[in-house]
Amino acid sequence: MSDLKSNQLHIYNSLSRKKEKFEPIKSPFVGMYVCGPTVYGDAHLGHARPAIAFDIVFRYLKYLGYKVRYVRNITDVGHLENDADYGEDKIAKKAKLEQLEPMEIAQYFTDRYLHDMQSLNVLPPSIQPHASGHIIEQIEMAQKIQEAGLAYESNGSLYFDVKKYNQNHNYGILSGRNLDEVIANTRSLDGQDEKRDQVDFALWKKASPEHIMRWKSPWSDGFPGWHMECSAMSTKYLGENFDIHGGGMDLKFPHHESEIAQSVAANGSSPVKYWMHNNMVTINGQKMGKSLGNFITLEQFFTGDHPMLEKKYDPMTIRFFMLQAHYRSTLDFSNEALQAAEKGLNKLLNTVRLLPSLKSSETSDADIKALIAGGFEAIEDDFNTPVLIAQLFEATRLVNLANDGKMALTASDIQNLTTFFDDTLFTILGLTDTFSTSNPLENVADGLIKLILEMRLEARKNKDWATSDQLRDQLKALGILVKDSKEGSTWEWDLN
RNA sequence: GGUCUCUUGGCCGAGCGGCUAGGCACCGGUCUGCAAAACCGUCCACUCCGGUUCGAAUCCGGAAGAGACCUCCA
Repeated sequence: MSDLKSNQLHIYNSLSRKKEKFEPIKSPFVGMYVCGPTVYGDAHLGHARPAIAFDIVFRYLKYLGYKVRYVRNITDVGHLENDADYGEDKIAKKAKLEQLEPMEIAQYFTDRYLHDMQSLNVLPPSIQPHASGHIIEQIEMAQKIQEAGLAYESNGSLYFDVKKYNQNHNYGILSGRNLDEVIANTRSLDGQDEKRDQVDFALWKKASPEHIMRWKSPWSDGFPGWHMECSAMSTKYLGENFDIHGGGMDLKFPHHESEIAQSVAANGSSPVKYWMHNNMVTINGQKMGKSLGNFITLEQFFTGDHPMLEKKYDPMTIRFFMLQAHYRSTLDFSNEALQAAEKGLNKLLNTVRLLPSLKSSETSDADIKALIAGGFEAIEDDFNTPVLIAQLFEATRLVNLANDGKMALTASDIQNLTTFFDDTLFTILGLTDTFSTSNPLENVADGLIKLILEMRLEARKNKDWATSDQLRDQLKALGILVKDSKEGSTWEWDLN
């Protein structure tokens, strides 16, 4: 029946804190949920991390032949802000500031987010549900929790009774926390006296009079609590038990911990088989984050318009940069590292362009099959993309040696390498050769520049170095880098 | 303060008991009218102090430094 490729995929499960063999609950189907963005600002480098990390998971599972339903939410409601004006959610706050409808802002930033993701060649999820479109489901789930006796109403708000839940279950199973310690260390916040205990969290929150985002519910006119949307929407689209739930490490507690508690309370079972968490992007060793104000938006990377950026970076450079580190390690941003990634990716793409014209030999000096196997072993070992990439660089070295006549590769070696690059670099890692993307203007530019290069070649044949160098220098000034080799001259963009 | 994690060469970053990770930079070479580009090659490590072991970057203990979470956060 199924066309699954045989595989030994192992995933690090945050819940068990070890690598486990991946076995879907109902093969060949796989359900995956990933926490998406809160759309009240532009996406920054940190947002690209989970998007790309789980894009790899999505791509690889599909490559293996699984039928994957990938759900990534858009948070456009809720998320209390913890300052003087508590009770007002982030989107409402920004809306008032700029005199716009809350949904107008959410729509604006949603569009921009999706555009950035497309630039990064992140595949669109199967379903992209909005929290605001699932208020009913969230109310229903909160009601189930209330009926189960694990929530209480207080002044129009509904709270999850963590201590009571903890009597028969383990609140802390994911984050490794001990409830008593959490209680001892939870800061007391203003305006939370409606809660029986500091650790309790809102399932539904009554809206204050000035709060503009509000919906009717059995408890009050208000809005759902922070963690409800993911529980409600994952249950709706993936069922009470599904395979993978992903998100940033910073969401482990309390967000994901509370999601587990909500599902157990409402449905009676832990919702997720494999919990996956990506690590943070750091800048000068510190987490890049909205609240720290040390973030660089993706658009700024693409345009180079930020004081910390030495130049602009292609989205594929950003993507490759991310994939050169394992998703569970922190990744430190620097111009130097980004430029290293840019050159490295170009090197790999050059090899791909070289492969079709590579001459084959009768014998082989290299064990290509072992090289390829090494690459796949890496990706199956909890998506170790940096090691996979190292194998691609090794392949690149061999191809270049063969191209220089210093290494013999058989026709079958070359075919296997071509398939390897195709499957891994493009299909699984999702990189693209931006220089070969067909864009009408780009094609015209290419034609014009080649024309000029022909004129230059003519000048060089006549040893008219003055004209030759003048053409090269003037192209350079226009951001066009001329690259001479014995086969002839080629060019590439060298903007900035 | 509590819980947890990390510390690898000039920079980024794998590895997690023995086997060159890899990329970028540097340096050397090939190519070239020159230069650039491209390619090949070399060099540079495992925070510190103890311990376990035939053998430790990798395991154990201690020290120092850094970070994450505990509050919305990818």
